[in-house]
Amino acid sequence: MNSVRKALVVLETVADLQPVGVSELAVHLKQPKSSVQRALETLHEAAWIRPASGERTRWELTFRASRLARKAGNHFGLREAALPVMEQLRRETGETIHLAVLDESEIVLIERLESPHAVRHVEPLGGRAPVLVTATGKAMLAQMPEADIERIYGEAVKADSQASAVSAALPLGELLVELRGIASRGYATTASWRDGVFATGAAISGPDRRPIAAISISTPAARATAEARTAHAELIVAAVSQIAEHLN
Amino acid sequence: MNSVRKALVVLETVADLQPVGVSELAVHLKQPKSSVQRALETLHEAAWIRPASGERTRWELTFRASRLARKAGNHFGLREAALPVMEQLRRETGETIHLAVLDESEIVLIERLESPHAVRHVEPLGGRAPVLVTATGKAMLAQMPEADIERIYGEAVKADSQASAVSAALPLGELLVELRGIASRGYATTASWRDGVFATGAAISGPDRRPIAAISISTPAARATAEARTAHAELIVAAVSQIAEHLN
DNA sequence: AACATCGTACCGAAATACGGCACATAAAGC
DNA sequence: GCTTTATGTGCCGTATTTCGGTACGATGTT
Repeated sequence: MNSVRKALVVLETVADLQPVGVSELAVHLKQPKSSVQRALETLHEAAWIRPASGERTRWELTFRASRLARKAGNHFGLREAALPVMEQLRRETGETIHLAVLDESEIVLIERLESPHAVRHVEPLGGRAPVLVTATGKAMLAQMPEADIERIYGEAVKADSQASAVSAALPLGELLVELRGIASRGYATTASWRDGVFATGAAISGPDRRPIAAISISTPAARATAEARTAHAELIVAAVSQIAEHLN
Repeated sequence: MNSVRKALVVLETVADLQPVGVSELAVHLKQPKSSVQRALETLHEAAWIRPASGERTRWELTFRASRLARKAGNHFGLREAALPVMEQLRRETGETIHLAVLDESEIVLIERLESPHAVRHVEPLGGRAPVLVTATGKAMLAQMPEADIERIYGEAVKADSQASAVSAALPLGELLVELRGIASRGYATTASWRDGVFATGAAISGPDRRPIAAISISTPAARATAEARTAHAELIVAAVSQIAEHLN
């Protein structure tokens, strides 16, 4: 089904370049205009794209995709199971709580409850971050089979080389040692993602012990005392097992 | 491009029924198994779906869709332009601030900054609500041409009849009057969406005066004094014009 | 006013999507 | 344990469709 593959690529390219016209797409994709336009017409009929704000010459995405997206991250009531526990965590710690899932070599932030403190860092929802430098990312990695870890590590360094992120300096060997420690402790920490932010994360695992998502507690370095760190570690380990129960 | 249309329908059905197998899909779609399976194979190669947790017999969505979704709601830096202003609004009011966009007859919550108060209502991110009973929804409607309003009204009552929501009692005529008032004031209010929650909303408009998104201030009824209401109204009108400036 | 660029329509040749059928494997029923 | 039902997968000939080169009209640019 070659046409489907092409149409999907067109769809993704429209997402990147919107609002965009036929010719521009054709050169980007190195495909004949005719084919691109046929794909556009079909996507339009299927209501995945629409003419941009009245103009009949440029195309943009509709919300068809985002309807799917919600379900993609929805691993069967994950949000519903996690939110109350996250609420309680925030009450107990007074810090910002994040819920994230894994997408290839990145984590995606899907829920957030903020610290009531004036000093805090707000991460945009739906935002992405490299898996190797985040507490949630490392916590999830630690629960995965070694083969998967190596594959994701490969993707991450490949992606980072062009995105100029932080992780490249970390050899695979050291990472595996760190992950082994995280797996036995049940939680991960990081201070290397955002400056001045210390985060404690733990993975939410399904019945097959594969990680579904992860939650984290983020705190400004100034509040990350030794006592706070140990408290956060204990609380988050309890929280993820509670969420996993609710998930069934 | 019939195959593309079919493949997209298959994709959406997988989203609804995941994790799901070939045969179940085939009966749901009233299509031959062969065709459905070919579509699944193609979607798999394109990495839009994957076998569910190791099993090779059930399919689920990947995050390919959610990558698009973020851009669908991204109307060119909307989130980046809105967040700082929303931050300021929250500081000034001490209440929960929402950012929502319109999707057919529903609004979709895409950002949220929470009230620091202990008493507050937390709406899940990505959540949807009927357009006619929310402050954000009415604020956006009020900025649209009458033809669009009528179309959306029609969709809304159709959707509500099967979703058993609140709006059906409102005749179109009354709605148009209310929207006219909202348009001239520049903000909308509601108390009829969540019990005990009073919300003030205003639309963020593009250069063509069409609504792009809307923000709202949600407060428990107990804190919604007359002074608070007028303060919120003034603040939110100022906020949306500020965001619109940042958008260019 | 001449030109470049863009979106759209047409068309013959060839690729491939189509769906019925059959087989193999796994669950369910007795 | 054996039969029966359901499910995932492979095959194949026909004909429906896609494919991309080319051409035309509209738009706006120098």
